[in-house]
Amino acid sequence: MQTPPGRRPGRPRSRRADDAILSAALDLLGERGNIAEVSIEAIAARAGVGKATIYRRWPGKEELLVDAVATLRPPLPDLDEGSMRGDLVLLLEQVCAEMDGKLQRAINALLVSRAHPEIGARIKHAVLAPRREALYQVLRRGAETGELRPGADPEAVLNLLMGGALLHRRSAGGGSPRACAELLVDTLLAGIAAPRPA
Amino acid sequence: MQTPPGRRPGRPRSRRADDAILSAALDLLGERGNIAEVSIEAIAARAGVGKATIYRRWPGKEELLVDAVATLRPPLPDLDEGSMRGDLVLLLEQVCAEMDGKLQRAINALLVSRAHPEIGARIKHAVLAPRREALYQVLRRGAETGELRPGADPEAVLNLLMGGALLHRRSAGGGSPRACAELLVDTLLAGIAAPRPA
Amino acid sequence: MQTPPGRRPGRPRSRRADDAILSAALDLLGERGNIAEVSIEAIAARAGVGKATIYRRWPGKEELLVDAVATLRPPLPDLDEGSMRGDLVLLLEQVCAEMDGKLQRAINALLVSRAHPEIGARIKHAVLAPRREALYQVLRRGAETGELRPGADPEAVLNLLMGGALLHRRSAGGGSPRACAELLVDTLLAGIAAPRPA
Amino acid sequence: MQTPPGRRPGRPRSRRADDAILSAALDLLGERGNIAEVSIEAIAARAGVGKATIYRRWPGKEELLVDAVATLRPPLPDLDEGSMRGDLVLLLEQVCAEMDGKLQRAINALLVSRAHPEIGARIKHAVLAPRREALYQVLRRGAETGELRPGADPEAVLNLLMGGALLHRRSAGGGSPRACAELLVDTLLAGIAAPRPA
DNA sequence: ACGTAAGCGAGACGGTACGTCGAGTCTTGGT
DNA sequence: ACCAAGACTCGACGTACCGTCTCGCTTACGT
Repeated sequence: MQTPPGRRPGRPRSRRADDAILSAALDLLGERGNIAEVSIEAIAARAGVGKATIYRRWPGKEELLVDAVATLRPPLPDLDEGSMRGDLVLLLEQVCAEMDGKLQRAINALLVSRAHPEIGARIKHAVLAPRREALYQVLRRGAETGELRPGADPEAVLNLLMGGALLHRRSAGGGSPRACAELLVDTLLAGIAAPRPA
Repeated sequence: MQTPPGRRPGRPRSRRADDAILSAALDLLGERGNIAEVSIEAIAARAGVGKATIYRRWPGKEELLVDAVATLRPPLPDLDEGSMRGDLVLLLEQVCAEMDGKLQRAINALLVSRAHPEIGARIKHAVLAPRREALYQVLRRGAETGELRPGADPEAVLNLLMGGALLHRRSAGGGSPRACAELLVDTLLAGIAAPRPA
Repeated sequence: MQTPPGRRPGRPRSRRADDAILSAALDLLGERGNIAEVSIEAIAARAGVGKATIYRRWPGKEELLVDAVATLRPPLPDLDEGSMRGDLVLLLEQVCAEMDGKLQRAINALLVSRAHPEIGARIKHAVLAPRREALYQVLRRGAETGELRPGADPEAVLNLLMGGALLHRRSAGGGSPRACAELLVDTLLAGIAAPRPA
Repeated sequence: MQTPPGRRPGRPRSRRADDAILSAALDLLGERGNIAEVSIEAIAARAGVGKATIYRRWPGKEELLVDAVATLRPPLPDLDEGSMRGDLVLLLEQVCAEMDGKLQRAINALLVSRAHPEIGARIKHAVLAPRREALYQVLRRGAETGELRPGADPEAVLNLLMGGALLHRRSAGGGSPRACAELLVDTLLAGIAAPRPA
């Protein structure tokens, strides 16, 4: 959103309009599930707002939707299960669960659908980043407690897990989020190299 | 594409039109990089073809683009490097490399941006499937040679690797595709659990 | 209207659309009476036509309205009353009568309201010209029969009469069109110079 | 303009704003030449004034423009040439000359383009009336001096002359204003009826 | 001198219409 | 039955103004 810096002359922008627009956008994104089928006109109508009021704040549809999605920030689960594995499973389970549902599909679409690459970055920052950060914490704690193998690159681990969740949830189809998460975490924990015959 | 079943009366459809349409579609997808900015009208114009000729073959823009993308099928690298690790790195390196470039970004967009879920499935089948299959072969061979730990679920391994590549390439930014692939493969091979103090 | 010259490839323009648009435009012009309150959108809606179909034919609202008005061409009264004065009165009476009524006010507005001067010219040609021509005929016949003073410039006479009708009808307000026409014609016939004391 | 009646509490309205608004309005009317292309926003911007300051004074665009035009009141030529014909020609010449120029065309547009008939009346009163009054004076003096034929209706004469000028200047195109005025005046003076063969 | 009430520039507000673009369909004459 | 061309209806786009409504700030009067 284009936030005017500091106090400016003229009537200030309406907070109520902000809220109405963002929540109308989310409503419609959830209903239609497809970014292309959510029109600015529909958002304006549902928010009870003129189109100009939207264009005064955002340059286009995508930017608006990104901001709308960013307001979601679903709460992360409470961690501290005692073990690194437990926490990893818990987080990944939520990521898997979030893959279902229309709104989430729309968000995924926003993640990659961009001409202007900065948009993907913004939503990544707003939505993905908190999850990555939580995973990162867990890994760091695992390193402290000795549960994480020294030498494992946390960044790589993180991406393997989240990317794995992203794809596995789609390709392997059914199954509970829990089972999916456990399979991925355990596979990664154990590694896939055959143990050297000692 | 809607292929007319069997022989039919009247003038047969022009193969030249097929080709012109598909390659015009790919051109534009590469130029614009964004599915929303590629219009059927532009495709028809560039292909020197009437719009009806397109709609006679495909029901809509997305289906056409999916088919166009499916014609790409970039060749997979020759494998058989002698070791499972070598082959995995080789394949993943190519996946990483393909993440760059406008066309590929557009393809990625197509992968998730869908209202109608079947489209995602089709393109997945056409583009992703060959890579998955190749990875799958490598894993199977690894199982035979004993390089792959027994008990590792190939499906999970596959998704961890490809998903990891997808995300790591974006989040970790720079670096050669080769280095990226090696890091991911080695991390997964070794696992992340600290070795039990035997 | 932008008439495509000769036969052209592609689907020809719909005559039904032409008619629907023009008559919808006239309807609305009559109802609203003010060019500014007739919107292209309303015309398109009433004609059951897309906006693009209008813009394909006319560059803007004014041009469309001009063409619409031009289709009116209300029939001129039958003349040949036997005398030049009678015919002049008859014609001027109709001009006076036409000054009343919403549609006519709208037409008058079009006559002068132009940024692009060609528009005024077009409507003048389409609507005013026939009346001028009829008056001109009467004057010419008057010259032949000797009823018109030799040396009177027909062009000047014509403008005096029609302009007089235009203004008198407005300024002098009430009165029947007939009376108005007779007053003007008789005043002009007799002249306003005092007769020279022979 | 809506003048607040009598003294009122609070800050009095700014005279400078009045002036700035009216002159900005005239500027733009002259530049654009078309009432529809002069926007209140543009007037406010050019006058360095808030829109509310305009709407506090006038109910709408048309009323403002009418008032703006009314401030013009171009000076009438000095008369008393000695003869009625001379004075008529002098006045009509000015009317003809005023027909040229963008501003004048815009004013003419205002004269007839009205939904609300009172607007036309107001501008008529402000701009046309002085000219009509001057003509009227000349005719009255002509009646006294015997130059004007007794029985000629001054109202009709007036409208014939001014309306004639209005139309003739447009239809007959070129020529000096002087020549145009003389032709019309002389035609009307002499009448158009053939002299009765005494 | 000071409060109060209206005016001020600025600009956001809900709307309406603009003129353009593209979607997917239909209609020509010609292959 | 196909083809290129292009018109068709429809709906969204992003812009421009409309007339109204806050904002924080003068500016003049009446106390």
